[in-house]
Amino acid sequence: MTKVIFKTKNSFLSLLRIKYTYTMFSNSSKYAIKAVLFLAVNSSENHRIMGKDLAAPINVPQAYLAKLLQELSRGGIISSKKGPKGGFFLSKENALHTLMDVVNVIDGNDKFNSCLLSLEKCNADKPCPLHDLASPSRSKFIQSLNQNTIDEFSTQIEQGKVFLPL
Amino acid sequence: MTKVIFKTKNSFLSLLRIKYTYTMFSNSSKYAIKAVLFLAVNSSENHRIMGKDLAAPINVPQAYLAKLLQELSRGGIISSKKGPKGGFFLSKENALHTLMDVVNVIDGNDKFNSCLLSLEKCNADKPCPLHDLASPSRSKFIQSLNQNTIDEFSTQIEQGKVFLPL
DNA sequence: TCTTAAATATGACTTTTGTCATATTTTAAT
DNA sequence: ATTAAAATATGACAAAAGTCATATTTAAGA
Repeated sequence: MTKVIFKTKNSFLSLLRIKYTYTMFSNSSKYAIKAVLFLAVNSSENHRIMGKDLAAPINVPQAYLAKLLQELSRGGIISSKKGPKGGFFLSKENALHTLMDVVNVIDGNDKFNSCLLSLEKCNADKPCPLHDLASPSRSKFIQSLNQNTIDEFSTQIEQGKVFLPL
Repeated sequence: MTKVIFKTKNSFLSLLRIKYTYTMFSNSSKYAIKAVLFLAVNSSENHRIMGKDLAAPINVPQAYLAKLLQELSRGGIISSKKGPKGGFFLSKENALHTLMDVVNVIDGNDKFNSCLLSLEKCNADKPCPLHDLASPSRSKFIQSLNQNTIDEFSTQIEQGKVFLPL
């Protein structure tokens, strides 16, 4: 009895990709955030970046990234220009979006809930057993996602306070 | 042109279930945690609870819960007795497990990573743009998952510091 | 010992997420 | 005008997560 270990090319390649970890973002959202941040610091209206040149530096499978870029573009989060010399870039207006806008476009709205067990009745007055372990800081985090603009992040990167290698 | 809205019984029922939210736990893990906590305060070696009596109070689809209980039992997180008067319960030893043990049994090990973008090279010295937004408190949270025992949680519940309605 | 009530094992199926490929459209440059 | 280089649209397919059902095993109690 021989055992089939890799049924397809896909399941083999998947070993090379990033591990699934629980970070409250979907993989798609993580990929999209990385792409947007990279474009924020490296592109502009007249310095566009092609999809295939974006994939490597941010470590995202190129074909998948292409699809995400299209969704982001349709959603108004990034800009693009077709044809030769075309590519993707972030306009000033694009950079005013928040990270929450990014994940909303990619995964849909209202995916964040303050309670870690997704309990409707959980709140500071009647906290669930996990509440105090994380919810206060979690709320604060969700708030930052809603408030900090891409532009603010890219300033932080340019000031060397945080780092890109993605 | 009529539009098919509900193709199957399942997709209809799914509207009644809990909404998918990004909480760094899978739905299965949330269900399992709720079950374990409920058993911790409501069961004992000689007060066993049947699967079907557990589903309602913790708000989990009964057939799905049955499967989770079996995994937890196999994984040594909860105890069970077959046959009439049988059911599930938490022994003293069971209650010494941590919540991390619960999710490890349900979803597998090593699902938690401190970086929100799952970047390997991200750390306090070279933080990614999201790092300071959440990672420090996130690390602390992951640590609690690893340290606090079920027993400690159930004490907190009994002392009225946190609440169960799940 | 028989019956019945419980967990257990197993697996079919659905939905969601992740991945890849290809044909089409747009546009710059010749 | 034609060509070539880019994004865009579309959809097929794979893997993971979630859901449900049913046959089997175990044990209590009559």
